[in-house]
Order: sequence, then structure tokens, then C-alpha cells
Amino acid sequence: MSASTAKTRDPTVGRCPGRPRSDATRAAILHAAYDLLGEAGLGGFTIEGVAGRSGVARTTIYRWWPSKGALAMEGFLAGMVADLHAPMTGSVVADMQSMLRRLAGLMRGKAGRIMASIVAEGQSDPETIKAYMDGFVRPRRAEVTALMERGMASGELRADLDVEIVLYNLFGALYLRLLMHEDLSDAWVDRLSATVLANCVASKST
Amino acid sequence: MSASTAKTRDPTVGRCPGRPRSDATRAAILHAAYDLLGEAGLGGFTIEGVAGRSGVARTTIYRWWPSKGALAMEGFLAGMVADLHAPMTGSVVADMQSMLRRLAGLMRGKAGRIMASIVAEGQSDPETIKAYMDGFVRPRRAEVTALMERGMASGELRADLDVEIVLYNLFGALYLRLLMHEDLSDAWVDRLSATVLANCVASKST
Amino acid sequence: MSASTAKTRDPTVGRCPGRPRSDATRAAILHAAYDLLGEAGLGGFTIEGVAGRSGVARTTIYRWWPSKGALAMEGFLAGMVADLHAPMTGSVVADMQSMLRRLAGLMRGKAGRIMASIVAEGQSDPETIKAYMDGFVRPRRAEVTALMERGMASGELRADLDVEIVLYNLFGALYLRLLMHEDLSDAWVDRLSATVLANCVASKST
Amino acid sequence: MSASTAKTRDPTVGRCPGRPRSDATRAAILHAAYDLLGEAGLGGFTIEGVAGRSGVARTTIYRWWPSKGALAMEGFLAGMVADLHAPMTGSVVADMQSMLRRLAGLMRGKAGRIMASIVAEGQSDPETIKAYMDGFVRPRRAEVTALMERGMASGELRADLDVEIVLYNLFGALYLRLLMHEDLSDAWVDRLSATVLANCVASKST
DNA sequence: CTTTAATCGAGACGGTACGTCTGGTCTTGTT
DNA sequence: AACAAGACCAGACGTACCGTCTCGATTAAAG
Repeated sequence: MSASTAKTRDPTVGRCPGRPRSDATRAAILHAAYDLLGEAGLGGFTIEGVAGRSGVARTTIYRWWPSKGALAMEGFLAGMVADLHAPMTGSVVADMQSMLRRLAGLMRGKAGRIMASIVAEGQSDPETIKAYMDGFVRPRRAEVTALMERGMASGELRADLDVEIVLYNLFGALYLRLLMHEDLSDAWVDRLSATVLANCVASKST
Repeated sequence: MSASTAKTRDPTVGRCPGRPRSDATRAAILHAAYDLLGEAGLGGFTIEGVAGRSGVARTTIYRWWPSKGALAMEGFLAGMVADLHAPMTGSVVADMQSMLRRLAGLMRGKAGRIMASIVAEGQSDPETIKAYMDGFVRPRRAEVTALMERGMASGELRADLDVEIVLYNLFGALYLRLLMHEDLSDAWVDRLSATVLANCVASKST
Repeated sequence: MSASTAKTRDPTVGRCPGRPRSDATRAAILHAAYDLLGEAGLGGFTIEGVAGRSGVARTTIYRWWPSKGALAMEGFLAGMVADLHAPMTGSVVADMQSMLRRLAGLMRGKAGRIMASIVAEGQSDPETIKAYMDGFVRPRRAEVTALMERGMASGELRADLDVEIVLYNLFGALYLRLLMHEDLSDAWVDRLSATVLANCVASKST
Repeated sequence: MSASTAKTRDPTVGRCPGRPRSDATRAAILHAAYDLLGEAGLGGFTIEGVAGRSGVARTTIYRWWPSKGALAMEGFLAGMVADLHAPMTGSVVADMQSMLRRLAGLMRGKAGRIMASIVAEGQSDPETIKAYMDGFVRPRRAEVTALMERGMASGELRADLDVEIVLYNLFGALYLRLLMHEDLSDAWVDRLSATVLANCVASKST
């Protein structure tokens, strides 16, 4: 797991002596963390709670995760089985629209609550925000950037687009509504993508 | 203070008997709150800390503010002496650009840290986010909306703009970068406004 | 309580501001402490345990007692309702004998277990042993010393006694047997007092 | 080692299969135990500490010693190279006096600290006190008893002595002062032996 | 002037979670 | 097998704040 902030042994140096780390324990912790996050947000997310729910000693958690935020992050990522890969139809615009709807759908649910919590926690713990960026945001961004650049290359989108800015226009709007507890309905998302993407498609008259 | 979430006596019932609330105390609390927020963010922001720093009993704070977030909000608003009123030159686009630069400037400083903290706290306390919306976001939004509608009426901007979406494109991008601890330089802000506003001006060929 | 190691307010300065300390709470803590000591010794004596048993918050205990040992000591002293004042018959020797039997009786019971625990704890915490000396041992010693000196003055005991040494002969023997988990029956105690006191009475031939 | 409480293999059954127990390891453990005891008392004496200092795994210690006290005991006995055999001059009284001074001398030093620690530990672990009695106290007691009985037989001491009580008078006094952290100077010890032994010598007038 | 009622300080109190520490058990691989 | 290493559970430690509570002292309008 590239985004893991937990200490890990270097696997290249063969085997270390001593009892190896229990994967069952690790999984139990992450699972409990994800559940607790979804139920209580990061406000009610407690190392103590995770320990209790997973049946693991608190010391064990402290041994492997440096902070509450780091644990939350990894629990979130481990629980995000549903990935967000763009669907790859022919139309870049259609792909973008469906991707945004899917992201908004996640944001409306348990995952959205967790995402908001992580961003919140990140405001007082830089490590958390960094882990979130590296583990979740940037991979997503890279995918969408690639998609748009494909559209620009194929002529579907204007060639002079500032892709980064467009991404912030889209994701920024979604995150802002998420964090402000505003409506994230498909209708609103469609309005967003329609408005922004309309300015991205190549004009036919040229 | 319309955005105050502190309990207040109903001023219509004339004067109540008993000792009136001390304004010096109230000011001391808010001042200490603003300072503490700027220094430590909301992670190190505690009622206890505000009480200690302001030389006020904790009880007094609890008597008037229902939650940590409410106090932070009011402290933030009270400290925001520098307002953000649009400068009102002739050009709507120029006004928007300068307004965005000023907002970004605030975000780079102590106020930005506080804004991030309030949004963070709001994720576990809906009252806080509501107070932030009512006290800060919506007034700002209303100003900019009015500005843009003026531009649409005058013909400087396209008449078919979805103003709300454009606002989310702009503010969403700024908030996202603020919360992700990314760069908020004037250069980036100019790139943002250039890209978005270019799609807003009326095309001359009409 | 002269031996109290708990912080106490100076009662001479009238009333202090703030909520006054709850005597019920204090009594509950001391009572629970005595019980727990008797049941588990000082080895199983825990602040946490006292808090749980007395229904008091742990913080409250930490507020008033600086250490485990201090709490144990005060709990012990507070629980020693049965005092050990010498009975004051005519005969000093008889008084001594009955006093030793009473002390041995205590040592056989819950109090003895606590005494042993305190002495044990004192080996790694000098404060504890000091508190035990000041609060329990020295007052006892003073009583018996006075008793013997009365006997010496009246002619019942030899005038050239080294009272301190005799006290160590008696109490040392009892403590040693207590700490070594040896028998402390009345029969043995009588043998002790007979042997030692026989050497203390004034010889009639003078 | 007769007083050892460590599990030992029965040497009569020839050789057991498997790797034999390392005597170097055992010695290292006991040596580290003695050192640690002298430096930190039994309060700072931990299996972990002994393991670290001796370079031995904690498991190994737990395999062979059932409790902290048992290990401390054996470490103490192994370190007591200086034995306490009575010097055997002609005079029983002189021998007793010198023996008491030697014991007091030990008590003033590192060994005294360890003895106090062991007695302390024994209050919550009966095995420890038993091991201390069997390994150290009773052999000492037997020697002195024999010495006194020799004196009684030779007429130097009174024939009607209750030797056991006299021993408790002497040793009890010393232990009590040791455990109460009171002075154990030669002067005080001489006062003790003078007082007690004066009552033991046979009266010449008979 | 007195009431009289509210504010404000101080601080005790029951709680929750923190992050640390130690003791003892267990599970590995190595010797 | 014995051993070193170290993961793991269990649970107490002492601290920081939380939010509630009871006091006494203060203060200003209402009677």
C-alpha cells in the first residue's frame, strides 16, 4: 500500500527475527476503523474505540500508526473497494459526467462522510492531509487528467485547455458542497458538468 | 451580530433586572478566541485555553456559547476587520479578479488558517458550518452574485450564465487548495480567474 | 489529620472562592481505599480500583493525593477506627502485655495485611515510609514510651532501662513475624512479653 | 543451590534430549539481577531490565523463574559471596556482638537494600518470602541458635533462656530499623546487643 | 436606599480519551 | 530443545479538557 503511513518492515532484507506481524490483527483494525469512521465520523473516531471494536490492544495500534489521522486514512483507503475508474466509453465528456456522478454518489454516502472527516482532521494534522492527497486525491486526479488529455489529443476537447484549472473547477465545487453540507444531487452535478464541460469542447465552427 | 450563535437576551422586553452582561468580558473572550485560532488552529483551540488567555471563567464562556465551533466562528467574524467588499471599478471582470486575489491573500494568512479550522470543526458540528455559511459565506456570495448579475445586465458578461455554478467553480477551487494545503499564490489565482472568466464574457461577434 | 499527605486548604483564611470540596467524596475514597487495601494488599491497590469502587472519578483522586502511597496511608489511618491506646490499669506490665496482644490481634487481621503492604511499598518510595512513621508508628511509640517511663518513675520498672531498645525488642519482633508470615498467636506474644518484661521489672531485693 | 526456586531438570535421568541449558546464560541473568537490585531496589527491578542488561530474552527468564521475587532471591543469594559465619572466638557474647555488627554493616550497604526489597516483594508474593526464609534467614538463625546453646551449655549464658525470643529481639530490631530507614550505626547496634545480652549472661552470684 | 436578580470568578466533580509503560504470553526463525 | 527477537493482550499510569455543578462576590436596575 503506497499510501500507508504505518511503519512497515523493509521486506527486502529477508526475514527479521521475532514474531512476524499478524495480518489478521491488521485487517481487523482497518476494518473496525472503516466502520467506526462511517458511523461516527472522525469526531467520534477514537483509537480506544477502534481497539475495542476490533478486539485488539491499544498498544498494538499505537505501535503501527503514528496518529489518529493516519489510521483513519488507511482505514478509509482499505475500505474503498469500489474504485472510481472512468468507464471508457467513446466520449470523453460522457466519461467525465459519469465519473463526476459516481464521485458525488460516494460523497452522498458513508464514504463522503469519511472524506469530509479526513479533510477536517487534516487541518490540524498535516500528515493526514498529505496521506489523503497521496493515497486518494492524486491517483484520481491523474486518471482524469489522462482522460482529458486524451480528449484534447483526439480533438474532442479544445487544445488550449488548462486542465489543472478545470479539474479544480469541478472537484473544488464538489468538495465545497460536501464540506458545506449542501446538496450533491445528480441534477446539481449535471448542471456543474454541463456548464464546465461546455467550455471545454472544441467549437465546431473552427 | 446577525451571525452570532451565542444566546442573547431578547432586547424587546426592555431591560432585565440584575447585573447586565459585561461587554468587556465578551470582547476579551472573542479576542482571545481569534488569537488562539490563528496560532494553534482548531486542533489547539480549547475552551480552557480561551478562558485562560482571556482571564475569564470557563463557566462564563459556556453560559454564552453553545459549542466550541460557535465560539470559534464568532471570534473569527469579530476579528475580520478587513472586509472583502468588491472595489467597484468599471469592469466586472477586473472587480472579480481583485476580489479573488484578496480572498486568496486572506487565505494565505491567519484568517485562512481559521477558515480551514472552522470548516473542519463543522464536519462534526453542523451548527458551526451553518453559522459559517450564514455569517460569512452567504453574504460574500450575495455580493459577488450581485456583481455578476450587474455584468450580465450591462452586457459585459454573457446573459446565459449559470452564476451559481461559476461561483462554485471559483470558490470551490480556492477552498480546495486551502484545505489541501496547496499553493494559493496570486499567479495561480490569476490563472483561475482568467480561465473561468474567459468563458463568462460576452462574445463580441453577437 | 496530622498525617494527611493530601493537599488541604488553609482553614484560617475564611472561605475560599469556588465550590467547596465534597466531604462525602473524600470519605468514599478513603473507605474504598481501606477496603481495597485489606483485600488486595498494596500490590493490588490501584488508583483505578479505588476510583471504581468508590464511584469517584479518577481525576478527583489525583487532584488530592500526590501518590498511590499517600492515598493508601491515609486510607489506612482513616480506617483504623479501633485505636490502640493503652488500657491504663494499675500495672504497667499488664498494660504493656494487653497492648501487645491488641497490636498482634490487629496484625493477624486485615490491618496487619495493610501494615505489611505499606512497609513493603515504603521500600521503593521513601515518602510512604515517612508517612507511616509520622502517622502511625511514632504516635504509638510515644504512648508506650510514656507508659514505660511512668513505670520507671513509680518504681515498677528498673530505673536504668534503655526504653528505646526495649521498644525495638518488642515491636521489632512483632513486625518481623508479621513480615515473614509467621505465627502471631497470643501465646507467642505472651512469651515475648514475658521474656522481655521480666528483664524490665525492678528487682525486689533492692 | 538448595534455595533455588527455579525449575531444574532431574539430573538422575541422564541427559535430556534437546539443547542443554546454558550455564553462561544463567550466570549472566543472576549477575545482572544482583546488580540491578543493588542499584534500583526491587521497585526498579523488572524482568525486562534484567533481560536487557544480561542480553538475554525475557522468555528465557520466564522459562526458568516463576516470579520476579524468585529471581531476585536467587540473584541475591548468588551475589552474597561474603558469608556471615560467626567468628568463633572464645566468648559467645563477643561472637554475637561481632555477628550483629557484621549484619548491620551489610544492611547499611547494597545488600541491605536488596534484603529490604525482597521482604517487600514477599508481602505480595508468598513464594518470595518462603525462599528468603529457607535460603537466608533460617541458616543464619540456625547458626546463632547453635552458638547460644553452646553458651548455655558452657554456663556463659543463663540456662533458662528462650533462645527463639532472644533472636527475635535482636533480629527484629535490626530488620525494623532497616525497613523503617532508620539509622543502623555500630553504636546503635552495640547498644542493642549490650541491652539484650546483659539479660542473657548467667548471673555470677549463683 | 434597599431589595432582587443576574453576571462573573473560582474551582470541585464525573467523565472520556489520550499516549505511555510494564508484565506476561505467544509465535516465529536460528542455533 | 533452547534461545533471541519481538508481536501481542491486558490494564494501570498520569494528563488534558470536557461540560456540569455549586459556591461567594459583585453589580445595577426596580421597588
